[in-house]
Amino acid sequence: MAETAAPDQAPDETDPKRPEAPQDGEPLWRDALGECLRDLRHDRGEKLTDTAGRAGISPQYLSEIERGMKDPSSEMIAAVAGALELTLTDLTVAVAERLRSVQFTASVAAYVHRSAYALAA
Amino acid sequence: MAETAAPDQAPDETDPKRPEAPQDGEPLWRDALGECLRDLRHDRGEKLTDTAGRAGISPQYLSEIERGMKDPSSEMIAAVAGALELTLTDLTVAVAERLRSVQFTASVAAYVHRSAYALAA
DNA sequence: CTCCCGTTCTGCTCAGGGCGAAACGTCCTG
DNA sequence: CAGGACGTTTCGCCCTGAGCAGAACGGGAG
Repeated sequence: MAETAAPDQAPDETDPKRPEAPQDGEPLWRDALGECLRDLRHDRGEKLTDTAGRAGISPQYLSEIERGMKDPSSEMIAAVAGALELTLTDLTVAVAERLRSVQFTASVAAYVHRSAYALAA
Repeated sequence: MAETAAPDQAPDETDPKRPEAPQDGEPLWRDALGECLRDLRHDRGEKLTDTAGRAGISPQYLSEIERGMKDPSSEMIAAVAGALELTLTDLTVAVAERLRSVQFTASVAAYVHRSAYALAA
């Protein structure tokens, strides 16, 4: 994937070395996906190496996916989902729900932050 | 994206020339995403070239994304979502909902098909 | 200490992302 | 009818980054 034509509307979260913390606004797809996959794996009490093995990918690569450092192909997404005994639908729904709750949490945090600022002023 | 390590669990929908029709089971992420993006764009009554222009990508590429022929990078996904005045959350939710309804439709179709088979027998 | 796990680093190959040019299909107008 | 405009798809290409293997590192537990 070439980043030659970096779109202007893209958030400034293009540094793959940075943690996937949602900054002002939205994370990138790979961040959201990766976090969700890691949570789902943890929910199953599974080791990264086991899941990677079942998905047919390298542990290093699964680690990178989970940390939002790579944009996996659709086939890879399907493989990892399959290794977690999920369908793409399950996975997408889980990502969507996480994004929703993160959004809500961010809204609350922003509100609290504004209140604190008002009190300080 | 190398497909050197083609995972065994991947569906056989690796031929990018094929339409994104969900076959037995789940579509790939890029198919689901593309369909959803095209629907969202149509819902807004927008032309492909306008959306592509606002997203800062070529019209040809947006066409390919919509037809599930490419796995766009996270930044591209964000750019197209932005051009449609959506957040990643909005988009992921929309994809998830579409996947759910397709799954439901597929289940109904399978049930009807089984009933028809029982009647024929 | 060893063992296990997860992560990072390094270096590598080559597939495909993303593009520009060209082609195609559809619709409208003279 | 031909020609033009518009939207979309196809084709060919460059070069970036996906995905890998091997090695090393850091942390925790026994």
